[in-house]
Amino acid sequence: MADRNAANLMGRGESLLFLTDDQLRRGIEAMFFAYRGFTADPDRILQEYGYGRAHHRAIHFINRSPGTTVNNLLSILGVTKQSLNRVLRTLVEDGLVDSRVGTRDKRERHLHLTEKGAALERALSEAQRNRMRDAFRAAGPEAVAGFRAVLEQMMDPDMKRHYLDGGDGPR
Amino acid sequence: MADRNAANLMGRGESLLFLTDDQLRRGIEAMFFAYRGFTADPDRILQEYGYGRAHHRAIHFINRSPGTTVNNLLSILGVTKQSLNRVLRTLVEDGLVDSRVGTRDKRERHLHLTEKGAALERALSEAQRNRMRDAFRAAGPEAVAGFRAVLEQMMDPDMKRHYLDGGDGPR
DNA sequence: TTGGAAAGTCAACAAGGCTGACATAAACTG
DNA sequence: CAGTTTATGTCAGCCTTGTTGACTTTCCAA
Repeated sequence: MADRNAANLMGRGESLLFLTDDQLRRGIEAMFFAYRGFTADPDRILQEYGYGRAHHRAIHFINRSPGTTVNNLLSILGVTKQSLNRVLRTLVEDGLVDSRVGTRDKRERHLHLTEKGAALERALSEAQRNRMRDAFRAAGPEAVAGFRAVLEQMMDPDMKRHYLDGGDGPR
Repeated sequence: MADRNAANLMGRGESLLFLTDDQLRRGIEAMFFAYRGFTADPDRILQEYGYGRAHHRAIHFINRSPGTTVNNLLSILGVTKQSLNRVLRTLVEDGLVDSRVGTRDKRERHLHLTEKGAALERALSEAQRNRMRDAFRAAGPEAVAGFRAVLEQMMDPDMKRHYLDGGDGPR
């Protein structure tokens, strides 16, 4: 076990990083297992409503950016419009999402959560926040900073842009 | 924006943690976007072979624990045995995985990668390790420690056990 | 020795990805 | 104004990967 791996230089200037394949494998599995935990609570709630993760993602980003357009959502979610449309259609039919024709550009549809949609969003995000909060507290503030730094580096540049855009100002 | 959230106490003893809903939302989106980056490279390779993520997961954990049984794999992957079986069947048919009837217990199948399977595993994990390595280096060693600490806290206890089991001894 | 539990397989269904083709309306451009 | 591009929606069909139910083989314990 524990195969050594040469060719490891360069920290962010502060130190050299010797990363064995085994250490990297641990990181890979950490992502896998943690992501499962991360989605477990919302998944349980969604199941009660007969929705899936795709619905959760749509609801999340509509809530984050009320009035967003279908096209914008597409670029964030990285799925096809047919795929997104199916999800969006059921959410509109079920009265969780309101789709309003644009005023400036009437081709666009601006998406908002209804009160019912906002209620589900709160239930979902509360569950997810609770787990995130517990993890953050248990790990401590420095760990949280490291967590964010590594995840940010792991994103594709395009997605990183969406991530950074979502914040309240810089940082 | 930036809604305050009371009821935030307790670091790991070192400090108080005030976590707003907005900070937690940022963490949630970090997980979402980073996981996409994390799977992007293997997904591209898998597509060339006509496989999906489910195949990758099976290959990964068979490689990690050669000779593992179907049942053990099931408890790690958290899917139904029927679902896993379909993936496993194609991998065996395609000559990537070898399924040997157990000697002690003939009900069990012990799973190994063939040379062909090991080759695909190397291609997949190399791509994933490269991204992880780059992210780790860019973020620095302290960030890596924090990353691991938070992810470990985010896992369900059962999955955490599998995660810890996978290491070379404790830690 | 026999009945239940456990491991694995086969069949059928559903969610949610995907591609391709096409329709409509609005906006833009020469 | 004619023609093109853009934004969105829809239909049809395919694939992966999850699900449940029914079944076989093997093991073990009463």
